[in-house]
Amino acid sequence: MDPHLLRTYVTVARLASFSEAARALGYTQSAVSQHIAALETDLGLPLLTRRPVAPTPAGERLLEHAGALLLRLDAARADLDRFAAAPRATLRVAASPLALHARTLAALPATGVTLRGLPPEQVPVAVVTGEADAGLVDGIAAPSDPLPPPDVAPLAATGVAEEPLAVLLPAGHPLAGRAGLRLDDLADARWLDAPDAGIPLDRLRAVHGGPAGGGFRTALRYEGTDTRTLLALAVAGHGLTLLPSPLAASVPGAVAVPLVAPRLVHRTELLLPPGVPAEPTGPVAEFTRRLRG
Amino acid sequence: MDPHLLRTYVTVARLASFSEAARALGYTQSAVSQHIAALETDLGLPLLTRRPVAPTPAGERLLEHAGALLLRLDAARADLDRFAAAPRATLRVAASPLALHARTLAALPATGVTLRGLPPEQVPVAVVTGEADAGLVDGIAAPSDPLPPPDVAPLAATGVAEEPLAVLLPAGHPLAGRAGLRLDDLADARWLDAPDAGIPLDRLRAVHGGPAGGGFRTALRYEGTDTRTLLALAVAGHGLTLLPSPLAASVPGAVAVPLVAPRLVHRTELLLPPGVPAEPTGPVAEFTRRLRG
DNA sequence: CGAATTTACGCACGGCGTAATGATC
DNA sequence: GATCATTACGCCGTGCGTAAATTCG
Repeated sequence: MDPHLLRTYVTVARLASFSEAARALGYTQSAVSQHIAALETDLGLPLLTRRPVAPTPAGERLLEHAGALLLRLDAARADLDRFAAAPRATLRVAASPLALHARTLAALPATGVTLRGLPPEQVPVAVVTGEADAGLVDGIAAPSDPLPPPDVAPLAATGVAEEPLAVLLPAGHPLAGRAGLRLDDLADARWLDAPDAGIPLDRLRAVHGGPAGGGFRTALRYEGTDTRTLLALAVAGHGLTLLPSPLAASVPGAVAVPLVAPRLVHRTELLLPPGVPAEPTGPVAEFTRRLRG
Repeated sequence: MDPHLLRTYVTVARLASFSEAARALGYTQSAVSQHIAALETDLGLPLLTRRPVAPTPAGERLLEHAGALLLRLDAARADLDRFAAAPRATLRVAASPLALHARTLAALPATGVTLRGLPPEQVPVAVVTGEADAGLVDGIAAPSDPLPPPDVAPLAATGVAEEPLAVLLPAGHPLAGRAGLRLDDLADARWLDAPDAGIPLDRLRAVHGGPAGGGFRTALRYEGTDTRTLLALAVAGHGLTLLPSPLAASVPGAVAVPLVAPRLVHRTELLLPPGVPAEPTGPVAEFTRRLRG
């Protein structure tokens, strides 16, 4: 279970080919073959079928473990590297689309910022691997409740903003006249699922906690990270979506109806690598101070 | 960052000696020295001071990462091993002291059981590393809320019992006459902290959520796992402790006063390795069926 | 001076590449 | 028959142990 072998294994599984993986990793086919053989011998199980190359059930399991392991390994290295590294002059922020709004944008220093837009689930990864100095993620939760922490390596999360939620309806929608909506009333409706741009339906089902996570069927799934597209899809009637009220209210051609029950908010959190709690100066410190202050 | 090196590193740190670690691992002192040197060179940081041997700040950090990494590595191996292993005839259960009560004991098969008593925090580890086939942990939570999942590798948790909570007071205690107590009223009292036998005070502070986790000062800390000792300490007036009501009510020489606010229960959960969801037969299946059914 | 870590050095094994073999569509 | 994975085999480098040197209490 050498990490090198695991890395080779996940690459082979991802590319579904020994030769491709060899090229990607800078090995020969032979070496890759030996890696896989070593793993299979060690574990006493076949991990991949050949022709076509695909993970066996046991291989699927190993994939989950290997992914988490390699990520944690990178995280550890990044964390230790921070100890030695000189404080950097530039601030690299990873942020999910809806985590960027007036409050957070205002806190960005005027200069020397690299802002990388990522799907929400990738933001913690970027912070933990040291690709970003800070992260901004959004999600839904009960008021003043934290978002569910990602199960990647430890991260310090601080809430920096909470806004009410609203359902975005195309003008003329039967429910568009309502003063407020309850989530229960919408469980049977058709929804947009935009896990990378908006709020994943899974999260909705989780907080709804209804009958074994049922309901909230997907009308259309959008896999990009462009919020404007998401809004346009909602306006065009491709499905419902939940948004922070201020944003929802600003969409022309649509009506934003407040969500009144259950009591949920759109929450934005600042993610920082743990430890080194208060480096006194530098762009990271300035950014966090302006967000928290 | 080879796992072998990490394993050597944590051993050296734990034993505070290169030579001891070498003996423990079956290496020579020389090899251990080379391992540590390799790690320090790789990371570009000193990890240990010599004479005395103790982790530097960076080394402390690496210890946290390394522990989690090595645990996940063992977990992955154990998980994959389960795929190949024949279903076992004997059931090995790891349980925290307060997780063992009428309900859970009744579910144990009449024969072929190995029951290992462990501190609550060790139970998930035992399950995840395959040292136990199932785990029983206890803790406090809001009614029908799950316990906070341990951040070790994935585990399937099912609630199997919830009981009301009571404060155990020595007979003659000023509050012993009360019909019910509120946690707020007790935040300034002196408590027993028995994280391995009872409910850790940290958890109490966490669910209380009061002013930055203050209050609940420790009068006496008991580090064993013997519940009888914990009860005796409470009876002898060494501090307050929170217990499941049925247990608290059965203690001679003490009074059990129900906890009325906040609404909390003592919850017991069954922990199982994930995946292989429903193996149809065998002692594990029987045990889980009797617990859930 | 003694205990314990570091460095020097040699050898053995592991792991990669080249090249030949084998399997599968 | 072509493509792709496996096996055979030789070489290089890593990593261990033995043993000498060094450091620190």
